[in-house]
Amino acid sequence: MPETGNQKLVKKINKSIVLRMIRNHAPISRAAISQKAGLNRGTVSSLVSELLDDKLISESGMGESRGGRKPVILLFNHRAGYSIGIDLGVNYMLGILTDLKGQIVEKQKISFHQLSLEAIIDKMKDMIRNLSAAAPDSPNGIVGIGVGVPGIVDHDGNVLLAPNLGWNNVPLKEILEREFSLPILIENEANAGAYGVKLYGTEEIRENLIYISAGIGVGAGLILNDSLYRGTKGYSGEIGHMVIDVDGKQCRCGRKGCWELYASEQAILEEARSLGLETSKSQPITLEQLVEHAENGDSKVISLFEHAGKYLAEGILNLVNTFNPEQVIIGNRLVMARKWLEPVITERLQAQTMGFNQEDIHVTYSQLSTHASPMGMAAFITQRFLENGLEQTVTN
Amino acid sequence: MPETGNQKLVKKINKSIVLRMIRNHAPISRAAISQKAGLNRGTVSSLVSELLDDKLISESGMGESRGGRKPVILLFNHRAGYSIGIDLGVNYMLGILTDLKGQIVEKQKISFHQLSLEAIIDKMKDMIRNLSAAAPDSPNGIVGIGVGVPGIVDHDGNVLLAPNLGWNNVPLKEILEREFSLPILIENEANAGAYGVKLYGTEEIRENLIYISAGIGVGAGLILNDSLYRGTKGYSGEIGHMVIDVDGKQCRCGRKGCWELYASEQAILEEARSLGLETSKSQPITLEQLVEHAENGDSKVISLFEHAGKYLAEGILNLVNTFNPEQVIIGNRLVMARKWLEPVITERLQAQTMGFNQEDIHVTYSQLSTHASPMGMAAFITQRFLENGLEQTVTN
DNA sequence: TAAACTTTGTTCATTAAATAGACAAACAAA
DNA sequence: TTTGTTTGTCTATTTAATGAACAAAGTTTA
Repeated sequence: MPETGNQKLVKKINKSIVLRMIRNHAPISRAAISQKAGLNRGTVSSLVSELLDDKLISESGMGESRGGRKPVILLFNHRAGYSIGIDLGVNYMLGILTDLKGQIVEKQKISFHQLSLEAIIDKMKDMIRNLSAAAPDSPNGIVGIGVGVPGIVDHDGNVLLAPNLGWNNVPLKEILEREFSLPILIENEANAGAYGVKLYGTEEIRENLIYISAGIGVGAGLILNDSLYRGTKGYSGEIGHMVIDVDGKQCRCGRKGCWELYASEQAILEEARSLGLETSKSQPITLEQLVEHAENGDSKVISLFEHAGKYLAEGILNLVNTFNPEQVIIGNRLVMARKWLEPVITERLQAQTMGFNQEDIHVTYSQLSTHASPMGMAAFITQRFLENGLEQTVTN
Repeated sequence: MPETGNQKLVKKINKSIVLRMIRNHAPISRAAISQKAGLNRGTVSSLVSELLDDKLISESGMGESRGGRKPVILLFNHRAGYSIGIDLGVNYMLGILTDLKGQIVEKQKISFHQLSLEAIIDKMKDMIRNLSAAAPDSPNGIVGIGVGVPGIVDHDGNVLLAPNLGWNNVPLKEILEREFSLPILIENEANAGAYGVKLYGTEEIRENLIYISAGIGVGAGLILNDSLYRGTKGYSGEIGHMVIDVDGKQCRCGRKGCWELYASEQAILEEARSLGLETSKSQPITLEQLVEHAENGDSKVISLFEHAGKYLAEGILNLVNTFNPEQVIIGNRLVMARKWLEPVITERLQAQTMGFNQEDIHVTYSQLSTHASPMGMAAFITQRFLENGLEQTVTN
């Protein structure tokens, strides 16, 4: 059954417009909102007064006048509640607490190796409790928890598959809901990252963007027509298994020449291993160490990065031809090696000389670096809270 | 400025719901609409009476009763207007006239070779005039014209690039608007096809589908979240230039190993040529002739098709991993060779054994075959007419 | 300094459209 | 014939936006 039109819907739409106006353009007066949004002054007045009751906004003295009564300044009350975003990696967990504006208030990170499902869940619960405790007093408290996961998540918050974690059908949302009686949101980590850079990236906001999460594997988050595209069952963005070399290396997915066999952290580390690059204690080498070697001018390592960059570029070009996005953002751990990846990528992008697309494509590297994913999750939660809040206000 | 909520919007939404209900579920009564849509009986009554005034629907006697007053049957008046859809190919032009239900009333096709821009436009105008003349009398007459073009179309109906036609920056919409004072819509041919199969394909409707237009080149139309994705500048779906073999053949786009070098009509014809397959008059061979040869058991030709099928499948798998759609539909001219393509494609799709996706993917071959594109264009026009019509009704 | 004009924000009567409920008409089953 | 059901219309009510009036609080001009 489709949502029918009625007065409630009208009010929800308008209240949402007013709130968005204040969020994006504060400090702003009632009169200015009325003008910008095309809403009647009376309508704005009454909606603003409701938002004040909800504690979502606040008044803040008088503004400047240009020949008339001074306007009352309205501000978004970004401390009306706090949101928790967690990025679960393969061997780390990063959690942040943000206010409603997305500003980070508290941050925690832990590392681990090969932990069991139960152990990871326990650590996650601990982290959530710690972050909750760090939240200042506020009218709404913690408004929800969002978790980004390196795997396939369905629409009900079940982690169907996270190969690098060894997870299979984990009802993560349910588990957390049982522990914390708060709204919970589980998303694929690349989707979370895409949302994060869309909202908080320094670049101007664009309608269509691709966030490439180049970490252990390669994933992509797609913002299309201004909203996150999740695919039918959440499988979208399994782009690491796009074939770019039909007769290439065998992948465990059954095909040959998958992208992530050439352009991921794992691919680089394996190459490094086959070159005999190890730490003194014959432990597997890490990306951090490789970056250090490259900094010291190790040409073997540098060409390793350049090789990966070339393949990264090929995949990006494929995506650009498919989506014609305004922006491509490369994020996650490989950004560490940006210095050596970027020249190769830029060069390959020029290779497609057919004229279309390339001139308007902005390829950037995430400023948020490893924070894109948790910030995106926190933003999801915030967004949902603000939207739902608008419906519930009781009119007197 | 965002669209604000007000009574007009509410009415537009509800009227659109009622009309859609009648379009999709006719014959249907007012009472049934009220129930299904969750709208009040009075609301439905009044909106239905407006739609009757608009001539968009009609009453048609009494239905069966199950122990009460007999319901009045409502029907969609699919002859309230007619829509023109044109598919401009590289060496043919196909035009159809449909009623508002999408049923084909008149059809015209012409072939040509290497015509100038002006000559093509003239032929198009002729075709439009002929189709218009063939439309029966109706309250609204011709409600608009839609043209599908094998190239890149921007949001203003300019054909930016159509390499196979030799077109460059042709303001097609403007040209047609000047000639016919009717709503005009120009779209990429694959986008049009995607819309066509979404609406009129025999399969049940799905939210996310990919329409692969395998013709001279390879294009794709993407229906995501139930609506057509056009990309930032209309460049989307230039998927023929997705690289599937990084060290493969050189493409004129500047990259190597592009998909359409292996899986298009052009690719097949070129292979055929290099095998020495020509017609008696040493003219270039056509796809139709190749299909005939294959029918006669020519193993060389059959393996040609199978080779193309293999590469078609690789590209499709890439798209499936990227989009996780519910359905993939293969359309346009290569469907002629379905008999030899299908087994190879089906087999390759099994190859990805990682478990995700494959079980729920429905790969089908367009029933509309070469009609998908013009039918999609006509449907676009119809859709737009029906949506806009709802706003304009004057209330008494 | 007073008068004139501007801008802001609130209030109130009006209007549009959905809704609940009443009601008559039309029908089937008991 | 009676009873109960379904349909479609009509009316009073409710919700929320709108236009206009207005007071308050400014700035600019004479």
